[in-house]
Amino acid sequence: MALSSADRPSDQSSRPARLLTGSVEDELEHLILTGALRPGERLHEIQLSTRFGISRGPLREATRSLQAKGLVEVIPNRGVFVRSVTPGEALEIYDVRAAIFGLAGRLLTDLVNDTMLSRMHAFLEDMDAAAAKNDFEGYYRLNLAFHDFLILGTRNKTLAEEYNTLVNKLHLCRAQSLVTAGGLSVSNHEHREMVDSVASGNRERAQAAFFRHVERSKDRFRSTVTDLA
Amino acid sequence: MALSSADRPSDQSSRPARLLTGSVEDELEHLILTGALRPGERLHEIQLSTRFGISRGPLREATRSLQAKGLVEVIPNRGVFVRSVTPGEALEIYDVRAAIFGLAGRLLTDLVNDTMLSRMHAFLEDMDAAAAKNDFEGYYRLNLAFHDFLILGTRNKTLAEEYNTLVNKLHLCRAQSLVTAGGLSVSNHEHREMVDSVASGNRERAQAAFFRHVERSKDRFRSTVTDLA
DNA sequence: CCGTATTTGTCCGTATGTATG
DNA sequence: ACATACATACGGACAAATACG
Repeated sequence: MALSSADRPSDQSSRPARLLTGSVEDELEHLILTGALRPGERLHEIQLSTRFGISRGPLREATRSLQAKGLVEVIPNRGVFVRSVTPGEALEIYDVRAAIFGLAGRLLTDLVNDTMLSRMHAFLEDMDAAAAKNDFEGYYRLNLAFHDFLILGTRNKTLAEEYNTLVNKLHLCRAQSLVTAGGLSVSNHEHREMVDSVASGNRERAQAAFFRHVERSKDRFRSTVTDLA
Repeated sequence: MALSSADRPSDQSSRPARLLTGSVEDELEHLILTGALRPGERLHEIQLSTRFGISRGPLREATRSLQAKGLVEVIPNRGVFVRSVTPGEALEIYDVRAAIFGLAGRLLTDLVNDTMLSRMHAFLEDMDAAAAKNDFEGYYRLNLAFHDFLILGTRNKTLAEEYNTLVNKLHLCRAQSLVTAGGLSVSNHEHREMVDSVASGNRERAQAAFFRHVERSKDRFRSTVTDLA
């Protein structure tokens, strides 16, 4: 039985045509990342399947996919649980994230133009304004948008995907919530250093600046963790 | 019906107890990475389920997991296909791999001891010997083992996992096969530079050396690709 | 330690929609 | 337009492992 007839997936005619599995997976991922499903909590098969109005098949496929993404943990004959990231793992993740973010700075330096630079400066000013008004909420959103802009600017989809995966995993660390609040104008000084490095056209300098930015986040995280311990 | 009763997955009593899904997934992954299933080739549901002697359920779960790992591509209502990595994507992956490998060098510098350094030197000598005898096969295996040793030496599981994922994806690029053959004693000079950097205790230098090593592989890959185009 | 209930893992049959020739 | 093949999803079923009293 030759399985040869090498059909090649034709890229054209790309209609969305979402699969149930994918929809449920997105839904679960959203529940996990927003904290509606907390780390360690169980994903009850029949409970969830009835809640979503689907059968167990697609649900199991979705959870297996989430397992591969590192968002849940499957224990044979026990069930599926939201993965909980220990502080130690979080430190590991911070390092990998720093390396990838450093690469982003390096790649950006070679791609950046005046339009992007002015947008980056606009981000800096907006964040300064938010910090001056002690607008934590606004600063948080601007900070996220700024980082997304930088990551997207590299035009490297692999990098963006990997970076998002790591950031998501960090959300699964309970102690993490404390860190995101801290920083503010402290980290905006680092942001300015990053932008200046990119503008200077010096690849290595930009890479180091981006790398250090995440490492400092890691240090802030570590200090809060060790304080608790 | 409160879903509160927060069962926490107890870490103890960790028996293997493989699930069918996991076994099939490993089997398929092996078939893909060894080239038995080539990029673009289709994974026929009923065909594979009968071949493995299982039902379609676990098989579908396995393929969704492989999709999340980036090894296969699922096209709704069409089927599952082995993902084919374009040369452009391969270049992206090389950059991310370089960043992560650079981090490995940095982390190794802070962890390395005399035992590890002597093992690294042993690797260098063995690879020199293999290169002198034009023993491509032996050099290839030693090279893999050397890189594994370095990655494992960082004691960072997130890094190791991410690195392996990227290397696996590179195998899905057809043009890639040409590159792995090239190098030999050329790259062993780079290896020596890496080990020396780690031994020097200079984090930044080691990180840069490890980063450059992968970037040079990328350059070799790019030149072979552009030659074909 | 035992017996029962619950849940997972797996299989099967089947209906429906979609792609392909 | 038709027929075939196939992926998708559903529902039922049962064994095995686990959890609980």
